[in-house]
Amino acid sequence: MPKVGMPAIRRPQLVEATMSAIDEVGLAGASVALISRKAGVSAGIINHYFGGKHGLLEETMRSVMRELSKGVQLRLSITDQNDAKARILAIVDGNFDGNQVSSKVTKTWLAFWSHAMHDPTLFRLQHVNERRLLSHLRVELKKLLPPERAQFVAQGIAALVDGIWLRGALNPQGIDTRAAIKTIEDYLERQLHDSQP
Amino acid sequence: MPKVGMPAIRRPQLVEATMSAIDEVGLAGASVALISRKAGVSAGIINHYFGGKHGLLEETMRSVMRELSKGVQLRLSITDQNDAKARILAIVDGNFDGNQVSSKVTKTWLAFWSHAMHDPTLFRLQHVNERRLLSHLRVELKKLLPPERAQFVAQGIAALVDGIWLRGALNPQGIDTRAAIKTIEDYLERQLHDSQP
Amino acid sequence: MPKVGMPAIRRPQLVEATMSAIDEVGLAGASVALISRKAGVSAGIINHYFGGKHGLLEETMRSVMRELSKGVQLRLSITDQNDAKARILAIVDGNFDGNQVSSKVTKTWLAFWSHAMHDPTLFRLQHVNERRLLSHLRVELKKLLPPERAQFVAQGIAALVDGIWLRGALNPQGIDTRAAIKTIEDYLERQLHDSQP
Amino acid sequence: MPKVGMPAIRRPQLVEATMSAIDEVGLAGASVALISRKAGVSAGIINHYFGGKHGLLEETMRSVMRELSKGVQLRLSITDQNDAKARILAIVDGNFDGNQVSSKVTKTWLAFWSHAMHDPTLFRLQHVNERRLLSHLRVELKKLLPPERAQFVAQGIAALVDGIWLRGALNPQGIDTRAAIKTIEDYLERQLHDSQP
DNA sequence: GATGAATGAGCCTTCATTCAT
DNA sequence: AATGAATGAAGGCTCATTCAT
Repeated sequence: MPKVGMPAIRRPQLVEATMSAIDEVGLAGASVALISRKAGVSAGIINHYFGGKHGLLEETMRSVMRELSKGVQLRLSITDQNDAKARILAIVDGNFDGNQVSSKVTKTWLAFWSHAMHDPTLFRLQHVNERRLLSHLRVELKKLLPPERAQFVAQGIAALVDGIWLRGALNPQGIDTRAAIKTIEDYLERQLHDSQP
Repeated sequence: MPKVGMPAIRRPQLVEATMSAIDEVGLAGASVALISRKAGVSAGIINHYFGGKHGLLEETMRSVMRELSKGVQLRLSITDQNDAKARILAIVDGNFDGNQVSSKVTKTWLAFWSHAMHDPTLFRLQHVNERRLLSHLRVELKKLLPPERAQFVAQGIAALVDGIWLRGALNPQGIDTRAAIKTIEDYLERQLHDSQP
Repeated sequence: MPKVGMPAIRRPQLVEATMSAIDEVGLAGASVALISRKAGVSAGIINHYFGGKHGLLEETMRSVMRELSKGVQLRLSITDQNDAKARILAIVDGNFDGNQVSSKVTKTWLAFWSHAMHDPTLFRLQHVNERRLLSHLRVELKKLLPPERAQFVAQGIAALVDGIWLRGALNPQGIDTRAAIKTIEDYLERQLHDSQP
Repeated sequence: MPKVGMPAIRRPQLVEATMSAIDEVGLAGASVALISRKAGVSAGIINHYFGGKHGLLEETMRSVMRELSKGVQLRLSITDQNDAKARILAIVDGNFDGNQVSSKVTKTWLAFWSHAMHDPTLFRLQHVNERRLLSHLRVELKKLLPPERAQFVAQGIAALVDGIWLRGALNPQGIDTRAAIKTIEDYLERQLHDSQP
């Protein structure tokens, strides 16, 4: 019998190496050779486990999204079910989780965002992810605002999240999580205080 | 006797072809061969005019930024110098100019944003551009708000601009310019009405 | 305690899978991975039983030849020892045995024929086989014709057998066994009726 | 202006190198690297001129067939239009042209024959070629025999041509052209002398 | 006996760039 | 100014084989 349980070790190992490579040289420079070297395995193994480079990239994107989702769910699970405002801030906070704002993850996100435009599989993944943020926010906002307004504010918050994140990705000092949350909290409170602009 | 004035014709022609190629197949698929084919010239000519592919990409990025700047300047030039709020909205409007929100420009922007992370020249270009938006907004906001608050709101508006733009880039229907501006106008007014949240 | 008698099961199983693979995707596409998948075993096992891919191919070729020989011998064994003409037709008939003209065997033959040109082991096997057909035919023809003529006619029949077989291999409808035998029978009779052209 | 007329030089040069490589190491061993090395050019050039390895193989097969066709046509052009028997022998002779029976061409033919089984493009080429030999023979035989018999004999001759050629390909001494033609001439004459077997 | 994880060589192809014309 | 022939490096992928279990 061969070594067993290897997939459980190799797959995360290669996903990690992929993000690390993208962080260092960008998606364009993240060759199979470089990624496998970083993972300390041979290049052929990527085919063995992911059926090709594309499979690895797809899994990497899924992994990043899974982590994001996990961070949000964790925060929601420890937040009062009835405190909508707290839940919204929990969602926002999850999007600025320490893991998500690391250079490695930030660059990986951005690389995939650009790449997804011309790759149907990645595009769909990305799209689902974007809808989810909006949907999560809308559910909570509907408890506080009329439906139309809830949709409007959800889009505003989502835009702020992505915009702050995008601008932070470009900044060598990275994302200032505290400032990010303060900006969005401020936005939210102004929307709740006086819902008619 | 060589044809004169060819640079003035060839360079924009190739920049245009580059954006068109990025729109269709992404930056990764935009080979010199494809770009030159789209421009109806030979591949070798890119070296002739831009000293290599990198020169072409750099010029393309500069071109996109020039167009953005032009759109903003044009709007500012026809706006009352003393109406700060109108000037802020002019800046925002310039960022959602019809040209800027076209699929071609949107994808080119995003591709470069990702690429710039690992290319010092493009990175600097991108950074200057980001600072400029912030700076423009801050100058006007300082006429309406205390300095600290002006900086805070400028960052909020910049984040909304980029966030809406980023999310729109992913959306097959493109960016809804009207909704974008309404969201930002709403944000701005709430900040001005009662500057202390 | 190891399972006993496995070689007797595995070897024909893998030879069969090899022919099946060659039938479907050609010798060039018949990878160890594909063959073993078809046989429902792991790839490594081929080395175990045949010492490598080459050993498997060699055994496959031997197997095809053994089957051909068996078919001819069977027919000869039930044919009157003294009826030379009947024995020649028995040899011919054996070469167009239902098994031999199946797509799987036909393509395997042809693949090996081409491959043998650059593989000494397979070449020798193939050569022996070719000589055997000629030799069998000559032995019988010598009972009916002068030696020189017997050799001449044997070569003619062998050429017809291989030529009909080769052209049939290319034909999507396969080999028309009845027509094949009729053509060769006609050739033989004309040679016997009047041996001096 | 670049060097012109290169295609007319490079294409035959690469086709020649391909046959030479197949002759030496077989189709399986005829890598792009080997072929281009033999031609004294870089590997990339094959893409430039043939759009890939497959294009080169296709052109090589077409080239071999063109040569065969040329040899037959040349012989027919200098043969009495009304001497059907002579025309048949001219066709046969063309198939055993010195060029066609060279080791290089013989192995190339055989390699393609096997390969064509799993390549639609090559298969069609091969099929057309096979039909042409038969058709040429039948046209002439119909001047000498009743239609059904003409078809029967045409198939016999075609089988002899291919069979002799195939057996010769396996023979280290190559094809004995004189014996080949004598065998077929003998077959033809017996068929004409007494058309009812 | 049998597996499948793992390797490393080799293959075809793409690509930016150079250069003679 | 402009072409396209030509190159060489690099990329992703396939594959036969080895080996620990």
